[in-house]
Amino acid sequence: MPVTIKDVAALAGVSPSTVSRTCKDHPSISRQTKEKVRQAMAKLGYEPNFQASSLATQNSRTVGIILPPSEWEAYQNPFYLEMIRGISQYCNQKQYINTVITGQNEDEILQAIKTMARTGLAEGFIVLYSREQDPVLDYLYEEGLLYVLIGKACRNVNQTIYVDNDNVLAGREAAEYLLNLGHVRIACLSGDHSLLYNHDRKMGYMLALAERGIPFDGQLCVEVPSVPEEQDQALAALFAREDRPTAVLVSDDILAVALEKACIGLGLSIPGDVSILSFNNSLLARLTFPPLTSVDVNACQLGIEAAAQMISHVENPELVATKIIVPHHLVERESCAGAGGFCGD
Amino acid sequence: MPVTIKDVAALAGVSPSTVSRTCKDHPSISRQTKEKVRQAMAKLGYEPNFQASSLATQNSRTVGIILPPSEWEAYQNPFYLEMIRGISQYCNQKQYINTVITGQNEDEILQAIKTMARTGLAEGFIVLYSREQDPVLDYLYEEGLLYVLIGKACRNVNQTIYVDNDNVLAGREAAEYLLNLGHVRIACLSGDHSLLYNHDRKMGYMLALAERGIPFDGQLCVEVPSVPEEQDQALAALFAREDRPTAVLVSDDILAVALEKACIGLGLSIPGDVSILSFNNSLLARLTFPPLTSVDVNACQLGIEAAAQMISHVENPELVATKIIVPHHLVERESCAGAGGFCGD
DNA sequence: CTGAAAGCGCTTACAG
DNA sequence: CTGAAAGCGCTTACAG
Repeated sequence: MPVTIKDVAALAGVSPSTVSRTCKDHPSISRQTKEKVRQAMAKLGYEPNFQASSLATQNSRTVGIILPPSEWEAYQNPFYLEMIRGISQYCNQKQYINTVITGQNEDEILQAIKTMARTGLAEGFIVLYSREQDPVLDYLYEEGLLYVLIGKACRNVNQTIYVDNDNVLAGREAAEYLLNLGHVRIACLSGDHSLLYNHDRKMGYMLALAERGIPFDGQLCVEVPSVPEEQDQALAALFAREDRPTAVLVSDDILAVALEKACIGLGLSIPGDVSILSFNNSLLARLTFPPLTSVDVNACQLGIEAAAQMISHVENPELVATKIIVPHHLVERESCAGAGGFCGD
Repeated sequence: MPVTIKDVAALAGVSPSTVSRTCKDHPSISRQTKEKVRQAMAKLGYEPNFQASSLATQNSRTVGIILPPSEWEAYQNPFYLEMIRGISQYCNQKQYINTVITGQNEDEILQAIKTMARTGLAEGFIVLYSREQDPVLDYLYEEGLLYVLIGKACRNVNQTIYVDNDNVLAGREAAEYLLNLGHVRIACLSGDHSLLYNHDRKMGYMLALAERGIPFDGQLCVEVPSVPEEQDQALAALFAREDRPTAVLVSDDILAVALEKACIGLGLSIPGDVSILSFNNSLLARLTFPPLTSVDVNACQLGIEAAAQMISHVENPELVATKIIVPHHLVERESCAGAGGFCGD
């Protein structure tokens, strides 16, 4: 069953070297012999052995995909699957393989990375999350391993390759959208700020308000821990004040669902009493009631670009660290209305 | 930087063969030399090269993970990530690597599988979904490739290794739970029935009703296509009849969220007017309002067992096709109430 | 333009 | 109990 380069060489009446060279379309091989060899390859269904060529070229053609520790709540975000899909798609096409690395916590992940790096298994790593002071990122950097980050780099910015959305801009545009609907008391609800995108989106929100001369009100900004149980109070508190917000910018669909839940609990209708604008545009955004207006960040594209950067750096080590910005776009649904509220009670 | 077996051999004053053998704790090597070699390995931080050992043993130690085509709606289910996590965890630990395979549609996936199989890249494939008449599954079977299926096999049952929940039992227990709450008109809402677990859960539901002597009412069973837009009518129709159901069994959390949405639209309160019991117990189940009582199917464990089966079959080809059943358990939250309804309007 | 040869870093019968 | 040697299937200077 396993047909090797020798079989092809024999059938075509050339040496293995020649077969190898026509596989990579080496210019020195004549058109005629290439043709002969290709026919032999086709007839035998030859495909070069991956391991052997890895060994010979000293390129394992595999990239590690690092998921956040599974103990993080955010872990279950469909977002990650989308990025994996993008990476996988690009890798499949370039004949690279990807291996996902997970662990309960950072130690387990570090352990896995270490052995992969030492066994020469992975050429580099794509990290699916970006956080301040992340031990995994620090390790990668210190060891001089190749990695690309999805999300903005925080340390060693100049030396790290990353692909990200312009989250400040996204946050700003989202806030402007609400502003344009006439909202003034706009709250900002976000997850863990050590995750950079949460932070950036809030910055954008602040910029947009500042630009309109709306004073910043810290009490309107709540950062919630990841455990849902504990969120309820924080969310309720947001609406407890007299001049409660009429709109909320939420950093993720999952959180937005939790917010919708809180609103229902408080008897607030959406978008009648409060408008909700969220990010990531996952399946959830379409399914909840009301369907969420959400900023799509093109997660799959983030994955594709990350894989593309990875592979081009593997193959051209002299390349310098680039930064890629993937566009976002707002998808309008039914969770936002004018400030007056026209579905109100 | 790359320390090889020769370096270790040199330092320990033995031959490479001996180093190789002590790596695998071969019994014929004396305790003393093993000790010597281990010290040398530790000092140099030696880790055998993955590609080289793959090539020599003719075992690539990599397993392909096949996701459903991304054009399926179900694709975004966090469920898949959980299974990937389980697989990845087990593989990492056994020093195997996993590569995820995706594609827009089945053709793209088939293409990727073909080249992986021919390049000797993957020893086998774990298929994350099980469907009637699936071309991917058929291909795998016909080519005699090693694969394990997560979900029940439909064709070639005796020859396929699979790991699954007992979905019939799960459906039955779930229905019994509602029955025990006093519900009689229980609807069953499920996704695409060509996905076997949807079918099985419904079978369980039918069994439970039959056992209580409740006549089966086909109109209470709705199978929805995956596109949310089209679901709304089907869901609304369920509640349009005079003797509307007081409880519904839903085959997945995502669908349950859509159902909650429909109920709100119809002015039905949960669980006051209708109880909802769903499956999969994803993050969603906790976040929506009200939080969903849901059957947890241990997705991560499904992944772990699948990987374990895969690896043991790679290493022992004579093994016969086993079937593994992973347990489920019901997680009670707030979406189910007694048939009378005590939160009603 | 093409081939013989050495090499990638392991493994494993075969000798001893 | 240990080592020399051949081999896994490719690649790529080096000759010609």
